[in-house]
Amino acid sequence: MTLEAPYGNRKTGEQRLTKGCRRVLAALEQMDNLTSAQDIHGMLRQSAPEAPGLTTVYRSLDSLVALGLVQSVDIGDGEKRYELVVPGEHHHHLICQHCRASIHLDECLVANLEQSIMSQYGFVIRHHVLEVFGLCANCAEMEMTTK
Amino acid sequence: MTLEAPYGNRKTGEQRLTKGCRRVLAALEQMDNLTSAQDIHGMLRQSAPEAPGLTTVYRSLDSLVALGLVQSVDIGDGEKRYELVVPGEHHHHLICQHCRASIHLDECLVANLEQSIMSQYGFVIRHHVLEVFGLCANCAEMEMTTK
DNA sequence: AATCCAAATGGAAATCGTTTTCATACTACT
DNA sequence: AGTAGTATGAAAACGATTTCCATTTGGATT
Repeated sequence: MTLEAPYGNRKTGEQRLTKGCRRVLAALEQMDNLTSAQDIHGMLRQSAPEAPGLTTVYRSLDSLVALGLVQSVDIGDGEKRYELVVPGEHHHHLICQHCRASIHLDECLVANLEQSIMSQYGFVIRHHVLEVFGLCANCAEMEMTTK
Repeated sequence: MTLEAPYGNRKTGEQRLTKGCRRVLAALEQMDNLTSAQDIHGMLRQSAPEAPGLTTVYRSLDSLVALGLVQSVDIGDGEKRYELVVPGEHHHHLICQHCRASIHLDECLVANLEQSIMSQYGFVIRHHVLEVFGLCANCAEMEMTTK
């Protein structure tokens, strides 16, 4: 008669998301762009003072990445960014250095090459990083006309 | 009759490498693998107590990267690595997560796609990051036989 | 409902690569 | 030699992330 256990059931091994994870996930659903842990924390705290602490945000992000619901993106400034992904998948970006917009690439360039890398080098790929930096169409045009 | 100015000549605009840059460059020539700033510093100091300080190593690396003689590589652990490159060129790696070896890829996968990315998204590429992580042939085999 | 255990949480302190600051040493040109 | 602009070094500052540790919470057991 009791509501089922929100963190999961130990007997069945059912494992649900912790409160922290759910809050972080909810925050990421609001964002349409790459977001840092500190941004997520700030955003959550702003809308609710009892929101998870920064430590919990970091821990939750780790869990969500491990679960394949979120991917972390390294844009080279020493601050990791996060975003939702289709569970278990990943994608890469074109990142505009002017307006910070990130465009998803719908195809992974490396996937095509896994086979040839494997056979050419005997290298077993576990994961890879690919990000492209430059100017998006808008900003590139602005740059042109401003000059 | 005097030797020409070792830092360069202001009139001609000739610009040579500073002592720090030369030392760092020499260190990089010794390495056959990706190296961190702190490693370079430690190595230089070990062989000569009057070697450049850490700050100078960082500054020299920045200069060398700007000059296109060195590239910095982000392997995702928060510590940048550096290596010599064919001046003005770049390359990517297969990085073994077990023995830390890095295998140079002789071809840049992104170069082929610049055109199509440009025309499909209007995105102007300035640079990109691509690193592949996994196990090199040796380590992959070891992993197999150990199990 | 009372209790116990494991997991989750929060805040403060610690880490650690890198950058800044600022005073000093060097170099090139006059 | 004199001066201005660089280069350099050590120490302090920075900032994202992790670690510590004490507390709370949730789930199972009685």
